[in-house]
Amino acid sequence: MEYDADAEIIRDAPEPPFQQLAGILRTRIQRGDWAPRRPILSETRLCEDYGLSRPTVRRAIAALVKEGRLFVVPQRGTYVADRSAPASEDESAE
Amino acid sequence: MEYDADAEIIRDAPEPPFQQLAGILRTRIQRGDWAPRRPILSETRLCEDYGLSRPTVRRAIAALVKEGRLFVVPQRGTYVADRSAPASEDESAE
Amino acid sequence: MEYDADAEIIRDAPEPPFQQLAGILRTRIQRGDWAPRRPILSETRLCEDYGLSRPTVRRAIAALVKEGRLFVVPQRGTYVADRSAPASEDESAE
Amino acid sequence: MEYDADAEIIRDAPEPPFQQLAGILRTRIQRGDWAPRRPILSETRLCEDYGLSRPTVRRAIAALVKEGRLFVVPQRGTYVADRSAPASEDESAE
DNA sequence: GTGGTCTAGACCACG
DNA sequence: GTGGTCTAGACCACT
Repeated sequence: MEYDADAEIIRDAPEPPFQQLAGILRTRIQRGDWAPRRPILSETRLCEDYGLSRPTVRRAIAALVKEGRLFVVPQRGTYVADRSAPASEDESAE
Repeated sequence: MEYDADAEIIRDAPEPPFQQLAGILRTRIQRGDWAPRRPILSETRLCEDYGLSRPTVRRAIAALVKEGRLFVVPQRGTYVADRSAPASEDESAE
Repeated sequence: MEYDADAEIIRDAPEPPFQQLAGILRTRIQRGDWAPRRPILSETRLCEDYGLSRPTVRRAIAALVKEGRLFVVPQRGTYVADRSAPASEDESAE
Repeated sequence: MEYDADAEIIRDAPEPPFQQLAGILRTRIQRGDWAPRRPILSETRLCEDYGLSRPTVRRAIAALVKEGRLFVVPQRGTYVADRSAPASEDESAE
């Protein structure tokens, strides 16, 4: 499923919030909101912007890390991977 | 990770500035910018050239000293070690 | 040098603030302000109570950890060691 | 020989400048310009205030350290000793 | 001029 | 909320 880069989180949608956020971020990365090897928004900032809790935000990030689109540097930040659109994987399935 | 000898410091990068500087200096030493037992640039000069603060520059130097590529003579300067390319080690560890 | 458990930090003193704080905490631990295996004040709290910055507080804690009087549990807190008064050591050395 | 606390350095006096400065500082310490365990002026500042070179200033300080009136903390500063007027010693002779 | 030391503050991931 | 990390700048003695 695709997501609009400027979509908002819909609480009672069929997809859980963390999946919606992952979809939004995936689109924003592909759109080029952040260049490879550059930091995306901090977890705190994502919480504020999308009205989500920390665990939810972390779950979305974890999904994108698993897909190879992001990588986390401990105590420093979350960055866009060099090859931001790796081989297609189970993006919607989980 | 390798660094170009003429690279500039990128604030936003996943690697912190002190690590980038260490990488640049490591490359410049191997390239032969300074002969063994000859002083490299002063800490003050490195601050100016790379737009960094003293502590950041000192941290980079400390890493190269630990690797055996440089040695510091208190109140006199920082020098290239005789054997400037010792066995590879964990260059990212602090 | 000994420190009063209720002493304040003196900026101008020959001993740097981080050393003064280490001395104060050392005295408070020996006095029994906190029981073994119980947390001392958080770093943030110590900053407020003594008017110091985080790095200064952390440096004092690091000294006491090195002495075996405290131990740090990452992301959880700083605790008094079981045997809170180990053999005397070089308390001024860093 | 005693010196006025507000005296200036006289180049062609019988006493060399470093001795004159030592005398002035001795008087200022006894007068209480700086409390015990508090820093006096930095070497750089003394150079400026009295129009002397660094070696000259350092020689004056060394004399007062030898007398037990001052003590130097490496890389930190020069401080007034706790007992600022110890047993009389060879103050003018050298 | 050099390197040495210390304090400061902001940002982060993490539980 | 916690501790972890990093950069910044001022001041010092010293050669």
